[in-house]
Amino acid sequence: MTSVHDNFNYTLVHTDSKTGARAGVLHTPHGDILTPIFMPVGTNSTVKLVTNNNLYDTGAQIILANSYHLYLRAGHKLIEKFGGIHGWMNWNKPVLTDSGGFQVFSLAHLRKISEEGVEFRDPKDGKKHFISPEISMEIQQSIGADIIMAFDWCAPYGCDYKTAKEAMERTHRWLERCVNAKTNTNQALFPICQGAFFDDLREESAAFVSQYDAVGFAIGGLSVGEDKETMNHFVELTAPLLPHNKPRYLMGVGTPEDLLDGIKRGIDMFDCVLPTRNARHGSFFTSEGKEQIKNAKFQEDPRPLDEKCDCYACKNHSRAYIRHLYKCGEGTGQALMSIHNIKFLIDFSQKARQAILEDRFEEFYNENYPKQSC
RNA sequence: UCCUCAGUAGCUCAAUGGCGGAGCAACCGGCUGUUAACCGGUAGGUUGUUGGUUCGAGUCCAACCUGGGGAG
Repeated sequence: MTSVHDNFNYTLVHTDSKTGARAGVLHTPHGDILTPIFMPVGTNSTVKLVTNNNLYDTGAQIILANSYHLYLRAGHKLIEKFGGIHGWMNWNKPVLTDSGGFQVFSLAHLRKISEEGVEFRDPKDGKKHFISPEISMEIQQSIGADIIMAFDWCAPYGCDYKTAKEAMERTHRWLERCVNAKTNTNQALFPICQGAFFDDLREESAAFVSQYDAVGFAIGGLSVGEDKETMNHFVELTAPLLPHNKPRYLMGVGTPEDLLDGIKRGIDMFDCVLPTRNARHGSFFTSEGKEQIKNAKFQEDPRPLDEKCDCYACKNHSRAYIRHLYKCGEGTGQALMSIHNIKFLIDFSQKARQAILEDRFEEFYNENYPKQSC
């Protein structure tokens, strides 16, 4: 049987009997993704400070890039000439590009929104650029990621009902335009559920996007400043309303704690800048919770970042040495910690997957949550 | 030996004779579809020493101590 998604397929392998946790496999043109999965972020077609060989070693199964930033530099047409994102950065596993929708939120002071699309100013030179759903699709198709995202309007945290409804409804109209503009069948377009922090809008949005015959679905607009309890509420409300036989992607999340909470509620895919950004800023994940490498207590610590980790940094270097690199401003320290934090989160997602397959996710959650939430 | 310049937080330096500050370093925290190797907080002082002038001295005066430069 053929469909518009010849090159994609999702198999839901097992659902945990006590929670909503799911283990699955997402097949893409560049390989399989074992879900739940954490996806490292490489906005400018590189995961900051991490070379591809190191990235492969972390077990990364799919990485993100950002179509808005790549449109500004180096330009999607140039990337297309190099064989798309895979040829451009010489990465042979799956890639997902964000549409630029998040920049509607993160660059709020530099853009103007209309029904037609969004006018952005380049943060670096102030030059104006117009992105519409159609243009976002054109950019993302040139870049050529396996998974591309709908161009959405991510409303700010704390916005009123009227704004939230307007952003959601426009996001829905823009989704229709993205679907109509998309021509490449070798890419999967994920719709994005919005609705801010209003139950009825979230329900309406989940129902709306679920009408589409998509490979997978995303939940956007969360983790934008709300507390954990609020985020969990909206994940719990929304995830079950999305097609159960399709992967669910919680955008921009998160911490080890967030992964546990998301997986428990039926999320299959996560991405976050946190492991790499925090690594550059000196904090690292351990199986006992997060730590700050610059703290004086690590000055003479001979142990690896995490004694249960087998990443390149942990196999080769001590906390004392890596701390020294930070104190000296040596970027190698940041590179080592980026590798560690990425591998930690990917391993964490895959350990959760194993627990789901063995139908013991609840135990996995209860064992790890206290350590990762303080 | 003489002349000269300087001495303020760990470091580099601010502060009309009128509440001694900043940057860096130290210590700690934050970061969630990357405008971020960033942002924030805390601590840190007998202003070289001893006298003097003054209502009031980091600041003016004297001596001494330490260091830089110069002369012999």
